[in-house]
Amino acid sequence: MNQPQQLIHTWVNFSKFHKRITHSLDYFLQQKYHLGLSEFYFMMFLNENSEKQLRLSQLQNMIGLSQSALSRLVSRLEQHHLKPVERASYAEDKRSVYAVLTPSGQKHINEIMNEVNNVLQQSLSEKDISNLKLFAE
Amino acid sequence: MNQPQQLIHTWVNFSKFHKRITHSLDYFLQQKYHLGLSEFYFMMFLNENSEKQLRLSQLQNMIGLSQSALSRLVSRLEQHHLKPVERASYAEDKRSVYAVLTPSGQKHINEIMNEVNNVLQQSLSEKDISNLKLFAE
DNA sequence: CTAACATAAATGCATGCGCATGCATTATTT
DNA sequence: AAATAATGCATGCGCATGCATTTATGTTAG
Repeated sequence: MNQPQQLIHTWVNFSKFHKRITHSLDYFLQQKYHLGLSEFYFMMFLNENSEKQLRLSQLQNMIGLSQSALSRLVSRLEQHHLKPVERASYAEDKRSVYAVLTPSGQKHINEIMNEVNNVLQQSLSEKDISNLKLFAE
Repeated sequence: MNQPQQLIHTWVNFSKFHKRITHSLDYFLQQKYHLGLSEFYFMMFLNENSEKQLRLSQLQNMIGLSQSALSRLVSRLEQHHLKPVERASYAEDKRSVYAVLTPSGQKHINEIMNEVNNVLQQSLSEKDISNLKLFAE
């Protein structure tokens, strides 16, 4: 077992950590809101925009999903019982479709973000949190 | 935007980092060996065992996949052109199934680990690597 | 103005995953 | 020994995803 392969094991442990937290968040969102993590992120990004709407193609880069995955994500959110997101298109460019965070969506995403934050706090040690911040650059 | 929600954004950045590296590794493995990341991890864990074989239920905990996902992962590896893994069962407990790393599998996993390590080295900065190690505890 | 090309999103298809379930085997209880 | 429960794995099903293709619209070169 030579030196280099240590890096792989470091990576594997790192991935396990990531997976553990991801599952915590996903489980919480699924149980309480019937939302997946990607859907939550999606609503977060929309909410950060002052107009509460963005073109699908813009969101694609932010959220790191394929174009088709994003299109279907919006479809799911349109069907969701909270009706948090709607599609809209404008005459300026009829190719584009905007995802719009509805008033209901805006109300809920703020609440959800606070709760997700709590789940994070509970899932992470102080040490974890300070380690995490090293990557946030 | 209050303080707590900063933690979410830290987490999002962290996840993006994880995703970026994961894609690098997966892309490499897929292109060169027609293997997915889980399949690679699976072979790694098998290889670390001196007998080069483990029960599926043991691997389940190591690799963090569901039981069904694991069962199908082994099926895929049995079909793989390198024939790296076989199933075996013994009289001691006929319910159990062992995944066995074949000689071909053993030969290749060592080679692949070295290459994956190189991909990791190329994908990560020095700083990334030292940050990673903080989680490996 | 038209023909070619470019861009944005939707859709068909394949893959990998988890959940729920079923089958075979083993362990435990009566 | 028979009945019941637990264990280990395989399989049906549905979901989220990516790739390739299609459809609609916009842009540009001639």
